Amino acid sequence: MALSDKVTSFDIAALAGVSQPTVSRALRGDKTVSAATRLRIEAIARQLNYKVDRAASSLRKGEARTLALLFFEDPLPDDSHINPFFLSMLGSILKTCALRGYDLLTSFQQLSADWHVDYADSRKADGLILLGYGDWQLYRARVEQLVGQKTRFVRYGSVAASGGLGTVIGCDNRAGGAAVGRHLIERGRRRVAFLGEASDHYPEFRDRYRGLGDALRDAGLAVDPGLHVDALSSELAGYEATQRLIARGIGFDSLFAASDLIALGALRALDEAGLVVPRAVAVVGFDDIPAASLTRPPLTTVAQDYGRAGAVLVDTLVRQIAGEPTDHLTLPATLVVRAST
Amino acid sequence: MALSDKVTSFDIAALAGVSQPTVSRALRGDKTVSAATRLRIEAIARQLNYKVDRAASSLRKGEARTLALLFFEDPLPDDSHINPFFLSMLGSILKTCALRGYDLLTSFQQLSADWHVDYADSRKADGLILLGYGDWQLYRARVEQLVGQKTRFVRYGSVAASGGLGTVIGCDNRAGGAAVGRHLIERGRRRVAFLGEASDHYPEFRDRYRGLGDALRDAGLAVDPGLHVDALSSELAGYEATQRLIARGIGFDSLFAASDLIALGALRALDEAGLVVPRAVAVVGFDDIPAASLTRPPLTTVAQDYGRAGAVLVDTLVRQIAGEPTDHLTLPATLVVRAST
DNA sequence: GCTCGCTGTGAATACGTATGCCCTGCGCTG
DNA sequence: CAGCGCAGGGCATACGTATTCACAGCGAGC
Repeated sequence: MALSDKVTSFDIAALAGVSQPTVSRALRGDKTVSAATRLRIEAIARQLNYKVDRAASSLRKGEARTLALLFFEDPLPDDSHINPFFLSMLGSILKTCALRGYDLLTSFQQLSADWHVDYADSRKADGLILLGYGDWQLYRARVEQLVGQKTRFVRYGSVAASGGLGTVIGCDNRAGGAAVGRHLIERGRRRVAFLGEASDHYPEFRDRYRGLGDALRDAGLAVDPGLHVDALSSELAGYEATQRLIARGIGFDSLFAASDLIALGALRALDEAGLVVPRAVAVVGFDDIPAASLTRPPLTTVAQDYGRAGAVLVDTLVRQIAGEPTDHLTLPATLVVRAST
Repeated sequence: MALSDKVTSFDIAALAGVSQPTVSRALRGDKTVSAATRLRIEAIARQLNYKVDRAASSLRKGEARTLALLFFEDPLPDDSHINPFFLSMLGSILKTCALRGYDLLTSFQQLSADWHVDYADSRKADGLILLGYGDWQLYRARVEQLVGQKTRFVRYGSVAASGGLGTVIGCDNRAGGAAVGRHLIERGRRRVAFLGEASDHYPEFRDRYRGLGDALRDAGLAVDPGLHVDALSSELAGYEATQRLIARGIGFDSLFAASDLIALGALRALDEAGLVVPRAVAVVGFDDIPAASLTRPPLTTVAQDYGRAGAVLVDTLVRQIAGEPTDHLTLPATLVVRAST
């Protein structure tokens, strides 16, 4: 835009010999404007490179035509690295937003910070997309506030643990966990360790653990609590958890990491301990982040369809903004077998 | 925000027993409002969860307090995957934006599409950050238009080839390429192949190639054009280029890929051809994307400081918006030696 | 030939905030 | 005791668009 001379609908109107409201109507495709007038106006607008002022339009219409994407993490990593799994959704979210005529505001915040209402309260966005792994006990309070304020939002997470708070899109964590269990058993593994928080604070991880339990029990195997080590979703947490697991001295022949980041750390720890994957220990992750196919050996994992997830998140939110009721959606979780098992 | 009852500065004013302008002044920290009044207003505003309406504020002030981040790529990949190197900058860009009090609009577009002026023309954003590898011949026309329209923008790219068009932040591609060349020579390699477009259409790749040439000549070695294969920045392009290189039957003992994505494809092609890395062929990439340390073997590459780059991009743009003159900046490129050499 | 109704357009206004200007009252000075 | 300055705050208005309402003109029907 030229900084000096901002083109307004009045300028167009003057040149077209009509009034400002007619310009507005013509450009929005209102049928009460005759085709001849509309074409004339459109031509002039194009020529002057006129674009509707977003602020004025938003103010008048009371909608921002903008969605806000909030990545959150607790605690915030110092290196500003956004969780690669959620980052993977960005492409399809952007694409779908463009398709639906929405812009996307992006932000990266600590879950425990007080960001959650800002975007909606200040009318910067018509709705929110919440993306991140976080302690549900922290998370819940924020989400309740959003619900209380009637903010439109969708979140990616555990449908099972939605708690009636808003619309949740997620994958079938339990089925995914079960698929991992069956796969490991099929490969002859009997002592499956689990790395990841499995408490109610992390419903997704918990469900993955439960799925594993389902498979073990179905095969007549017991779930050994001694083979469960807590870990948040980071490479470092996976590394340290694996070291703790090894230190326990309880035998295990395979390892199910609640996320690929954890699995990356596990691979590093196993390598350092001289435990060869998959011969000594089979390793499975969850998420299928881009890095999963590049590890040494390539990581068997459970793929979540982030492409579809991104599209569904946007579409659901858009429908919600339009006033339609929206429902949870559970997407399939697909086992991807690679060389680590 | 409650959908029904929007809280405005008039509501606050009524409750505080002052006029609306006083509320506005108080909340913006204007010193003409007495401390007592300000505190009273702030308390009420907090209690009612009042937030300044962004659209109204933008309209009045003529600034959006928003930056637009435009990822572009040509052609657009079907899977909506944004180049991981540029994606890595997102974290620090978001962080710096938050620090400077700006929101960030994000978008992913084809360079050849007509997006480039939309954000500024419609006043959705006060400035643009351009991120992507693209054909400079396509790119140039867009950038010229931005300059012509006096749009504030910064871009990450080749400072050397800035062409006087706007402010460019980039790394020292030529020095990085030279460092790669010296490193390979030091490792006893003499026949270095280069994968990547080296024409003026891709100034960054060209400079990396030139840097390699510098090092070879310094060591008294000749640059063999037969060892140069064109490739755009993608895994597939790297894979195919490597196959073509092998098919040429010209001996080579090392391979410098113009980007890590290309290097990933090269590793795959070499593996399939039974050429062991690094014994038969040493491989070096450029960018140091997160995946680079996970490949088999881990990839030697040239790290660009994307954390600092993101911060500098935002800060430079903010200064430009403030009306200050801004300058190009070349960041260092650092060789990171891993097992692939 | 007059009215009815429809089509196309203009006039007025509201959205919520920020700012230029003016006004009031108080304290201080001479 | 009068006049001056300044602190504090109100009034009016502008930002650019979208919408409601009013209205003009024209063809059709009787």
